[in-house]
Amino acid sequence: MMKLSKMSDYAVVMMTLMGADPLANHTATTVAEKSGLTVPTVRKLMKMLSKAGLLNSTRGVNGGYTFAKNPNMINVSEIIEAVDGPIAMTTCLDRTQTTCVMDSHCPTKDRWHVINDAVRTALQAVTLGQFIEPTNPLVRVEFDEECKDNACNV
Amino acid sequence: MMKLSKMSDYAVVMMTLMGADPLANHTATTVAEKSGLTVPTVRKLMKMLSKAGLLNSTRGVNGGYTFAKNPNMINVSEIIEAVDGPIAMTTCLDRTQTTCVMDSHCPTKDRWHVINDAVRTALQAVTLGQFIEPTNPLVRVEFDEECKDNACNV
DNA sequence: CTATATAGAACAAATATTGTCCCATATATA
DNA sequence: TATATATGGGACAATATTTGTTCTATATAG
Repeated sequence: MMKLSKMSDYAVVMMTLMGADPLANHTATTVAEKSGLTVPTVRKLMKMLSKAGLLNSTRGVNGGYTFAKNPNMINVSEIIEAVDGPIAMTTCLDRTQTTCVMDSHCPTKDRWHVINDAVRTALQAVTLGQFIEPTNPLVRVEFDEECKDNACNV
Repeated sequence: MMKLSKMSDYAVVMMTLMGADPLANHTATTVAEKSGLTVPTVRKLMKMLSKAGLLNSTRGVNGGYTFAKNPNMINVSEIIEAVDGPIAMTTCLDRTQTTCVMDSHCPTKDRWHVINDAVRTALQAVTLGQFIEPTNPLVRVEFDEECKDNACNV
């Protein structure tokens, strides 16, 4: 059904919940509680989001995750790609794959990238901030205000 | 990876190959030969495309499939939906599904339809004709010329 | 030194997709 | 009318993918 994976769906939900308090330090445990997802699953996703550079992580006691950038500067495409890898509508656009039944005499090969780009653009156009705002319209203001005098790499 | 299903990918390939001869009668067997896909798979897909109203079918000897409309009037979204069902990025947008872990307290529910629409729009913007044209620039002309005096419901 | 928290990798279970097969129905032709 | 050919519909096993969990390693505050 051309569906987003559950994992990236979860990731967007998690990020949205975290975004309600965009400056806080979030642990896998607290996010699991807020979201209703299990701790192991949240842990797995947090790692991915951190690895992708969307979250900063701190290990050890009092460790956890903070936003690496302003939620308004994070788009949905970034979250999805962090979890599911590059958006590739067809196997031939996925560089990690090599095999294709049709291979060279495939008549559609060249046209897919147009669609692929269109989908990616659509996903890039929506920011995490837009997901958060209905819940908390002050997110952006909060984040930017606080960060003026701090080390946030907005 | 937010990927198209193989089936709908195959369907686009098949339709593209058929589009090289847009007025001809195509059987599952001939399309299987041209595409390199197996006959049972092609049969299954042809049925779906026919049921969706993209192809007209004729049973019995000399039966087969013809385009139900001008390939330029068929968009990629139609082909995908014929095979995979409605484009629903998340489970909560899929009306055939009911269960969702988060259900009512899901913070992202309302925003997804924006993205969903954007993706659908992107897929609607590309026509089958655009897939065919690099192979055969005359498709549109051929189809329309022939249909002027015929029963084609263009 | 201990408790807490993330990093990374490997794995079993659950789910979804694929590909195939069967039988029913329609139709042109001998 | 009998036969060969073609699609229609549904069921199914095999396969692939995704999901969710668990384990061990590493980092750090107190």
